Amino acid sequence: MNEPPAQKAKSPFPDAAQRKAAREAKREAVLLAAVRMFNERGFHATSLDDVALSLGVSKPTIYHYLGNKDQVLLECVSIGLAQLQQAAEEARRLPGAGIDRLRTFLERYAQVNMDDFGRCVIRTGEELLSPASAARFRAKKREIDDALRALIEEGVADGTVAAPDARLLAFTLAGALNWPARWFDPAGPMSREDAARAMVDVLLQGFAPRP
Amino acid sequence: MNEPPAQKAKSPFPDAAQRKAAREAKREAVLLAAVRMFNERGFHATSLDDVALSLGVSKPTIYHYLGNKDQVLLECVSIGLAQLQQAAEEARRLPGAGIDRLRTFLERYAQVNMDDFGRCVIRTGEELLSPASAARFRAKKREIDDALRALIEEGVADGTVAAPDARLLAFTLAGALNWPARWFDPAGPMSREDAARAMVDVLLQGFAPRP
DNA sequence: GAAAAAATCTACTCACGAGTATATTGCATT
DNA sequence: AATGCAATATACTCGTGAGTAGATTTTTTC
Repeated sequence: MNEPPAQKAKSPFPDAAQRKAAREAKREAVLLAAVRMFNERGFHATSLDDVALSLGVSKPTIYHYLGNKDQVLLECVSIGLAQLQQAAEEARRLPGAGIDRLRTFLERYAQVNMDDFGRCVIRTGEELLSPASAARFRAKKREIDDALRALIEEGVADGTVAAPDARLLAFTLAGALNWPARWFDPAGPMSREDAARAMVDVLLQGFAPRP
Repeated sequence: MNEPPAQKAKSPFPDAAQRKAAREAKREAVLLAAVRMFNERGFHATSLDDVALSLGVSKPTIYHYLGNKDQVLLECVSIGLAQLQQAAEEARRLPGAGIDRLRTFLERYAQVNMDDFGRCVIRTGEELLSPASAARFRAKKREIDDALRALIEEGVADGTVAAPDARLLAFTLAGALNWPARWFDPAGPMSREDAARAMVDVLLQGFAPRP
């Protein structure tokens, strides 16, 4: 009864769907290799020859899967931004007090910023992208920022969040939780989850002692 | 009685000290023009020809005052770092409770990061500098970070600062107060001082309501 | 099995921008 | 007056790396 699927899985003759998936996998491998090198050495210090070499292929192969260097970077940051956006949507859908939903989002936000694609979002200045790509980049970041601000305002509305100025609080929180993109070392003593939770705790409680 | 000085000031024949000062002024003008363009367009997108043109001179003139592009950048970040270091020393010398000294430092820190040279410190990744310059850059940043951590620990010691983990608090505060280098607009509605104070307030109090 | 399409390579072009060789002018010191 | 140094310019070199042309091989489709 399960023979045909077994054969199908083993067959060296992929069908159309499998071929498409394989192509997609290669595309993603290129993006992953690229984003790691961008994060490590910086965008300008990474040539597409380097990226190709690290994958054991040649530069035109990259151009076969992605248009040009600008597009490689745009795809990388778009993946990171999609992760953040998903975190925002999940938090927005959550029931409960404003502060708890905000907290959930912030922790996830910090975690993404410690990962390959999230780090790239933070480290990528707009000047690295073409004007057209920079505009799309800015628009997406704007959406995340709006979501954060909305979450804050909902918390203020239900009285669980204290914020004299939602905009400023949003920038402050974002800044604190973006910074791990620069300093966090996954090989260090703390896990992403622990670091994220500890940072959000500090931001929530403040560094003045509570009675 | 004041005739000789008056003549001296008016004289079109500068003495040695004045010539040295003029040279220094030119050097600084180059650095200011450079740092502004670096902040605006990014380091790689700014050629020294651009900087020279904006000052109405030619590229070799810049090389006459500064060694090369790497050194231009190193000087720029060094100026910003010196401002931060000064803020740290002043706070360390201050009398009073740990939390107040920390607060003073943090506000000044934020203000510097909204200014030309401070912004450049934040926006400059180590990959932009030569290995030798990057090492010096890292060492100086390290000193600032140590000073911040010391201030925090002194506050914890005298019971005015609550910090389960001084290292993590330092990163969190630094991140929040670095971020204005990316978003703050001096032409906007808020002054640097107001923005700095408001951000530090949020960090001090936390966004959970206090009873 | 032939034709078309996909995947990949080698070997180029071309622009840009850092850094330099060298000339010119003028002030400074003797 | 002669020599030398400071300041500046013009006009180059030269490396690097993005992007491309065109050939080659493999796979798919008919």
